[in-house]
Amino acid sequence: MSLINIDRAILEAANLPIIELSYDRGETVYEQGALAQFVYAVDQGALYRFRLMPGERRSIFQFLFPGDGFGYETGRHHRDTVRALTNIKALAASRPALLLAAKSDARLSNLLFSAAASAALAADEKTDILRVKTATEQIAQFLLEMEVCLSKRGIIDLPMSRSQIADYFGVRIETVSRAINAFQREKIIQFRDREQRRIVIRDKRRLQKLASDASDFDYWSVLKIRTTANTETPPNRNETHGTSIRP
Amino acid sequence: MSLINIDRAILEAANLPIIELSYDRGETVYEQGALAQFVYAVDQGALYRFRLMPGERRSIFQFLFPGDGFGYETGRHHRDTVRALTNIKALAASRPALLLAAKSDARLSNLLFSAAASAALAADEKTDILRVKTATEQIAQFLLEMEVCLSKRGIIDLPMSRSQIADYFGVRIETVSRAINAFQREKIIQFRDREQRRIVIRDKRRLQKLASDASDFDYWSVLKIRTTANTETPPNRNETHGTSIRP
DNA sequence: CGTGTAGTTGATGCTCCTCAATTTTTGTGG
DNA sequence: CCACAAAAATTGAGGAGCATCAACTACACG
Repeated sequence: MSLINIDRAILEAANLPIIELSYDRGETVYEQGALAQFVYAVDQGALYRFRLMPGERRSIFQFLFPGDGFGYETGRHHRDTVRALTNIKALAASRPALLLAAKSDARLSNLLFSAAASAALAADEKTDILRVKTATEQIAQFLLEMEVCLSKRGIIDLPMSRSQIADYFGVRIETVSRAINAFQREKIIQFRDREQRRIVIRDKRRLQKLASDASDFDYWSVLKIRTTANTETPPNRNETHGTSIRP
Repeated sequence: MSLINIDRAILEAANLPIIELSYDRGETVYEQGALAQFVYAVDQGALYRFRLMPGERRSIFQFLFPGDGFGYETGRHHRDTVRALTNIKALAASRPALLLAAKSDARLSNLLFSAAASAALAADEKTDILRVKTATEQIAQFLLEMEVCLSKRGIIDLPMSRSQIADYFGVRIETVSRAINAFQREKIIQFRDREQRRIVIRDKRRLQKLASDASDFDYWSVLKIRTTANTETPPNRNETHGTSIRP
């Protein structure tokens, strides 16, 4: 799900000239501050949408895959940058022309309303994930979503770096690395061809469990033994302490 | 800003029967799972929108103030509960009737699109706050926002409990309490009439600074001394590629 | 005058960040 | 193709921020 998912169907319903675009890996589709002249839909490949913050920080709002729309703004300027993770193809239509068409076309503006409403609810859901999930839970869920988006014959070829995943969740790159490698040590996932971005999910059930609640998973350490010195009954949130172990 | 801000102007533009409603403090406007029959706009008072999660957990998505809209769903059922924090007045209109009117009225459906698009962008912004801000930064910003929403002659009368603020940010109630009392000890805010929910901001400049970056603020302890051994230049994170446009 | 709710405060430990070092992968020019 | 440098990823040690548990105060309400 995407921020205001203006997809191919909407662009065609608008009956506007559609431009087909290609970008190479690393190229920028638009930059924050630029005039918002077009709305886009991903046709092939993957992109990411981000913003640079004061202090060298980068916040990645979204990874974009085929079918996702992007670039719509309520104001006149883009407030984030979109850049290609792979070679991509995209469709574009003029934003002013789209809005003009919507003014007199109730069916089109209803499609736009519907897309925007879905986007608002999806973004609302995402706040809940960021609110309470631990880093490991988030990364487990991320891998499951990536499998849906881009798995081919069971193999996930991540187009993004660890650093980009980190900036997507607002955690550090080391945290992402440790979580993914802990999954691998636990044989929940596996790397293919010795490539760190080529992943196979081996135990989906367990990964799903981790995505919803990682409290019984020994995240970080392979060695550390948890002091099980405790406590009668934790009122909320059951915690099975003490299952560690791994060579 | 609110999740799909269907406000008085939109309801009037739809030219539908509008119901005026009153609820007392603690009453529920609608409950999660109920049929989504109406859309609402706050007229007076304050409410909160939340969801109960497995394991006794409560996630508060939003506090609602006059002008905010709520209750719109893309599906047929409400996915969260809305409850009054104070005695409130609200407006309501039939959801099916609104959608029916929008089907043939391009002006109305454009208003709806515009409201939903704003909501989507606002929710997107909020993810960034949850992504990287510390608890103290978030609470500082919260107090500043509450001042805008409901300050009268400089006095903020918070309608929500510490526990509700905690569930809004996904932190513990003790963390909220410690942050607010640290602000008070530092004479950044002040309680009035010995009431813990009646607050005056005494040093807005400092609070704004804390909201954007609390790294030079001594959160928890009044005693602890921080080792300010600082760092030259944080290593790189550049991916210079493509073109840059600038207005 | 107990009982319940809201809020505060302190001690302790887990999760994740920070800094630092190392290894692995990728890209470039001879 | 290999040599080399740059970037990406991993790993470890130590510390900051917040959760958790527990005890306590203040106030409202029967």
